[in-house]
Amino acid sequence: MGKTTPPLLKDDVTARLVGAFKDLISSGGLTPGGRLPAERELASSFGVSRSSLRQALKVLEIMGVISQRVGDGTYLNAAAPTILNEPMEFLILLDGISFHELMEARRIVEPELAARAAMRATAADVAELAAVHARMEAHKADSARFVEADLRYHQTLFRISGNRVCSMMFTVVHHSVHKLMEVTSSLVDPEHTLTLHRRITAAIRKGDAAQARQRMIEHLDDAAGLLARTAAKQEEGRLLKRVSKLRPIGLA
Amino acid sequence: MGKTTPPLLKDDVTARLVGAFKDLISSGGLTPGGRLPAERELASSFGVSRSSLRQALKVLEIMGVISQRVGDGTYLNAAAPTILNEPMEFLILLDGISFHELMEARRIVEPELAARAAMRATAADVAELAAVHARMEAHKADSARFVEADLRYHQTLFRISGNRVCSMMFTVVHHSVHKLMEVTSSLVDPEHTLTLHRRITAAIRKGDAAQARQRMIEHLDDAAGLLARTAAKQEEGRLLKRVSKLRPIGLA
DNA sequence: ACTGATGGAATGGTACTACCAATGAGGAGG
DNA sequence: CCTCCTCATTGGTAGTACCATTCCATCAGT
Repeated sequence: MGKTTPPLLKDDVTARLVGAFKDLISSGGLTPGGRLPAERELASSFGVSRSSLRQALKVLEIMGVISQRVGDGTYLNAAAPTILNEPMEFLILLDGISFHELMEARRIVEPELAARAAMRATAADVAELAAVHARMEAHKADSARFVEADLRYHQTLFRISGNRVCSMMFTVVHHSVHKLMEVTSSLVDPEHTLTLHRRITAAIRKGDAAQARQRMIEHLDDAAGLLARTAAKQEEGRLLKRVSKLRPIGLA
Repeated sequence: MGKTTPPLLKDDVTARLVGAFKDLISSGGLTPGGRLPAERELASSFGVSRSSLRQALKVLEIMGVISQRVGDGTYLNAAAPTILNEPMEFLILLDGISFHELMEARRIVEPELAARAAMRATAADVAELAAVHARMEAHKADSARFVEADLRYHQTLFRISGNRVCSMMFTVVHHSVHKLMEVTSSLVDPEHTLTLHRRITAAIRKGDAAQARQRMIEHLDDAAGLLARTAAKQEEGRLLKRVSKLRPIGLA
């Protein structure tokens, strides 16, 4: 029993540091928005080298848990809406998730979210949806902005539905869908999309959950069909095969 | 225009390296299961220091994208079923996701997944569900193993539903739910749970989607109610407030 | 010829140092 | 009171050194 090194510690220092930060956050030792001690201080506090500490901090930074700014310091983010983005991209790559499967996931969840939104929406919520409609209307010509506004619409709807877990999970699904759309140069019909969105919003305004659910189903089936037709013209198979843009790094 | 350093590169080396690996995977330059060059080689190939490269590799390793073994090498994982676990835990912490919200998310998605499973299940799938039933039956007394088998049941059901996106997302939700249950020492009624599972399986065997959906709703509402009653006895509020177990690292 | 031991080479893990660029706060000067 | 500048602080990167582990080829013994 007198071993100098604990036998059950298989994780390396970095993994333990990540766990330590997790505990610090859960115990309230670190407050969202708060500033962390300098790397050199933290390293000596934890009794590890700055190299190891930086590895852990980098993990947290890329996950979106913290933000680091040179000359300033490291801050714990208040919320982490993008925390699932990077992992999701790798998930899609490693598991070969297809565009179809992403849309299918939306088809499974979003109708129910629309129904819940219809049951919970306040006047302010409906007004917000209308405002997003206006933005989409304004950017009807600009494909990039339109798609962004489209994402905003669904995000707003997610928020209204009241469940942040589904909200964040499917925000990242949308994120991935849109990334794939960029790759395949998929086109959307702004006018058509806008019309379907308005129908959904109308159902939510009425508080008609069943109708909101049904109209979301129509919207997603419609979008999936359109995108499938577009994708058919592309080489189906390996998705996310975009060439790196402005990437000065290459494997020799 | 003759700038030596590209003006639009705001990401640091580590972030670019992560992106580079993403591209390498998507372009097929790295095959799942394949071995990566040694760190020292990779560093010189990318033209960066080993320190920076290791930061990127650590990010990928903790995400579950790669596995590193001392004396052996670094390998690209075939699939990343646990890739969302760490991010999800931080998500729960930073955004203060409650147990109730997690269960609500399950309530939104899993009924639909059960319905889809009923439509797609083969004889082999039903047999697998039955096998999990047997495992749960066998470990009725061992709480830890029972909960594990319970997780396995839902995972199997997810797989049968045919959508890996929802499957993986809600596997991690289950993972989080169970972690929270450990903290609150929540108890489940094995016999009751088993009965409800059997009812769901029966509906799936019949291929009755509507019934499978309905019975999953019953199961989740029942479980949520039970857990809520247990949680009421605990101090509701900050969840995941467990004390760190065997953590030799502490912030001074 | 086969098996087992052994030694070395390769690999990831950690620590430490040095320097750079960006930032922000405080002081000098108007 | 405001502006500009200086400088200490901080994160970013590179590089080196050393360790423990693992793999593998070599060699000895049977």
